[in-house]
Amino acid sequence: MPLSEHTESVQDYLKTIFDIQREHGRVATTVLAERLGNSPASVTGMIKKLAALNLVEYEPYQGVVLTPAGEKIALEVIRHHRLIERYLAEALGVPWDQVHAEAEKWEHVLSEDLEDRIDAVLGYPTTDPHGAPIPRRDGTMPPPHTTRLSDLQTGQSATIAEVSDHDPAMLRYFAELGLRPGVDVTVVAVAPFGGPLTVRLDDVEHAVGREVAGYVAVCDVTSAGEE
Amino acid sequence: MPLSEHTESVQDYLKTIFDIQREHGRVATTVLAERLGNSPASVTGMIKKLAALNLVEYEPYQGVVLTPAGEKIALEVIRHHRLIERYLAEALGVPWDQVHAEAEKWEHVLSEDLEDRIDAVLGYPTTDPHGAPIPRRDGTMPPPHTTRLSDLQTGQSATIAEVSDHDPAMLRYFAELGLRPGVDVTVVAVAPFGGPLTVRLDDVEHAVGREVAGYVAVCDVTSAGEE
DNA sequence: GGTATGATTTAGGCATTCCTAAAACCAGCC
DNA sequence: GGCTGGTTTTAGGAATGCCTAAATCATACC
Repeated sequence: MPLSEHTESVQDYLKTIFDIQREHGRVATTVLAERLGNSPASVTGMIKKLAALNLVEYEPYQGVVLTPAGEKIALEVIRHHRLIERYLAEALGVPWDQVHAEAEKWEHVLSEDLEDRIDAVLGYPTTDPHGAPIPRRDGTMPPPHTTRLSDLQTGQSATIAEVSDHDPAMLRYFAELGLRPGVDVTVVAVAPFGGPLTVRLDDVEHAVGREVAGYVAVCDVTSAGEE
Repeated sequence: MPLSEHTESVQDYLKTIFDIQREHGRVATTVLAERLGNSPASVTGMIKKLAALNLVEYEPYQGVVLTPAGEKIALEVIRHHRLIERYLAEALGVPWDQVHAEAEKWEHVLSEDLEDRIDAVLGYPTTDPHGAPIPRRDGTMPPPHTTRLSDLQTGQSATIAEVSDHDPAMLRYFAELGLRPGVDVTVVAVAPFGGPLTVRLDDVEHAVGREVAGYVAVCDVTSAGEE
């Protein structure tokens, strides 16, 4: 059953379930409700519909997991979303921290034909502007980065691979700091008790809240520092 | 009240009413229903909603006319539609006769910001790929062309200014014939009793049904021929 | 002037997707 | 092992926008 057979609502649910599943495993009703901005009661209702369509496995009171069919559609939606983000940033110059909201609307109206054209114009990119991988046409996607900025020890250096685009305010904050994919950082100090990290970016030091830093995925740890 | 405050359905109704109004003046329920692909009963219902929003003037059994507020929104939607058509054709290479269907979906998700970016990338174009004028940002639009191909006499030459994009099959036919904006045509023969016109296009002669030709808007009549 | 015919509106329903309020469930704690 | 607090589901309802079938209207013709 192709993507376009499903309502925007269904597409949004599947996309969001996929995202949460990557972080938490099984997806609880409340978490899904909060992420979607709907009431838990509404989410229960829609979940039942998704289960009837064989897009999720649903055990009452136990949350949901995507079926292979559901995952396939989720990946198609995410591919649309990330390709469009990339396109908006690269071809139309939309600021890095604003593409997400725009893509949220466009992802639902992208035809296969246009998807291919955009993909080709961009030269078949593999990541979106936030560094998140773009699912491939065959429905596969590289595994997510697991090291977070907040996992680093004092003295360690790394290259930012990806920043979270869930929270628009956070995204603006990252943009101001210059914390974006490809940028090198060094951890200068780590406060105890979950306090802030001090990181060096372009020879300027910034204190970053540990919770905020936890949103930043990092790969390619460059130097081990004092470890 | 900005465009985005209205549902896609409302936007489609207003756009379509505007189009029909240009041809027929007051818009009858049945005509609107047919163009939208809805039942007349549904259209009556929506019309009442539009009237309650002060977007149309509605007299039961007498059809509708757009109010200034309704016309403003219609022009914004049409501007979106035609800018996107142009963009798809020029920037993404979507074939000339396929942009309409694609734009039909995209027109509803275009933000003001992106509208401006696309407008600038294209160099502020004044017509869409079918030759139809793009409404200006201030809500004005050049008057439509009134001369039709079927109005020409034998021997007259003219430059195609615009072709209708209402009917996809017609559009494909025009594309095959090479009958597109900017192309010069000469009428070689006019059959009596509403029969076909024979027109010369690039030294090739084509017989075109009179009704079909009536869909082609023409401007700049070049030579008067035997007239 | 009555009447047929087509256009239009009303009446009654259906599907989607959301909501609030109330009931049911589950788990951890005394 | 019962209680309690948070989670989840059920119940009942609202808005949108579409439908068919049945009534009503407008008009053109005899």
